[in-house]
Amino acid sequence: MAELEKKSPADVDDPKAIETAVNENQKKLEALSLLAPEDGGVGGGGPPLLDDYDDDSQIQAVASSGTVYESATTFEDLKLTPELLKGLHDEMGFSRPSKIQAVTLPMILTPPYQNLVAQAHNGSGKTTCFVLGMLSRVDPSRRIPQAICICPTRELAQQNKSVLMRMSKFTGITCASAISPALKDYMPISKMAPVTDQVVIGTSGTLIKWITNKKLATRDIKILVFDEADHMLAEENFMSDSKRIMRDIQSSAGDCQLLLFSATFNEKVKDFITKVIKEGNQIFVKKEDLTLDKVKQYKVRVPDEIAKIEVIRDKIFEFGQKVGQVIIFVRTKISTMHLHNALTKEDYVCSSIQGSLDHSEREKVIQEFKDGYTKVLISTDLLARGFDQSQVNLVINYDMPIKYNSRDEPDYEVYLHRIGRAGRFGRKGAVFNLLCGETDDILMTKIENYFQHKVQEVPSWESEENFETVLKDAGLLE
DNA sequence: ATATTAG
Repeated sequence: MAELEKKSPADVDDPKAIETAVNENQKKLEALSLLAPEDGGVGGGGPPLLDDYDDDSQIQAVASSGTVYESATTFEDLKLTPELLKGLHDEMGFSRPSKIQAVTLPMILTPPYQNLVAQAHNGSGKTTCFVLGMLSRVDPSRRIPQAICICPTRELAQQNKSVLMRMSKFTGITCASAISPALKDYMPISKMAPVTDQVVIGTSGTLIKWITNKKLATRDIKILVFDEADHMLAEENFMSDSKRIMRDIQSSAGDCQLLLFSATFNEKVKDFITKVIKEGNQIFVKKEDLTLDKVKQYKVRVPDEIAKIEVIRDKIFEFGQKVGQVIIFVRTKISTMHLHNALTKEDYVCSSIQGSLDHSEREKVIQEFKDGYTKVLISTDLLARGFDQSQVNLVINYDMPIKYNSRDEPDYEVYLHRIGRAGRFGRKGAVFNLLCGETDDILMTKIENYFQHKVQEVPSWESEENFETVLKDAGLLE
């Protein structure tokens, strides 16, 4: 017991763990205690829980308003409706809040409803935070949109909607997904009925289309959520869409609560966002503490591009499928197809997805993968963020992620999001970075330095034994 | 490069 008590306070007291991203103009700042809920060391028993995952210890929060929030030990502490509690326990199977949920839910749900910018590790339960936020703030008896969530991809919007629908099972709240329909379902906007669902989750383009065509009334919006917020507010096209939606809501509904969630907020984005979102609470994680301990990263040096395909074929298909599902990330749409063709030509079964695939085809590929029919999925960065499939234990970086207009500058955020597709909710996972040539070595080294995390090398790309050994080390093989 | 619209 004494050991348990010592551990967490040390993390919070460590001055190096305390971030300095606090605006000077914020008057009263109160660092919050982020200690894990005291579970008395009972150990609980029962199925593995969301909050068995304990890597959030380095989270640091700042309350800007002088409000003191008490971290929630149980979902019951949050004064959620009985219907929502039933959804959490019976439908979702959650028993206690994870750390990010324990910290942010009081901030989201306590009046006066403050804005929140929150960063937390991949797979730590951010979706539940903002879904509960939306569900708690809408009035189920009023059939008009009251909450909007903006996502970067159709897939993420649909995934978030399905989480929300499960959680809201006993509440009577309904949800619309604002994504462009598959071609076969196309209908002119003029024929569309106005939205009466309380919650709308979608991609920016379609949300704007619905708003400008008066199909989505914004005058009663109380809460606006940005999933993958750093991406939605930093990347140029997304940013203008996001600002536009914020303006529309502001002009018709006035101030509404803003929730910004992501696993990554680089310094530039953090600066920008804390300027735009002046008031509210903030939670950030140091980049050095952001990689998941349970997801082991490896680098594999290969002599040429052909060798990458051989590694996929002989090692990944050999071992990868044994350990669960696999996602292979490539840089371009065209190489998605090339790799897919190269593998299918030799009778290996896999599927692939990228943005120019027909919408209904995309849905089919995702459904088959989520149902477990396909084990290996090749993807562009379409799936880099947010995609949640607990069976994915292995991620392959066939191409390293690089910044736009650059050859040797890695995209650190994309890297972190990609590897976060493995190791959902504290599960074990492994990542293989396939490196070919000097540039890839430079990229890998920069990534190691940025996250202050040494990536172990697989000695020989040709050795089955080597792959077997590291997968055992990662805890994926017996 | 990748993603989101446009009909």
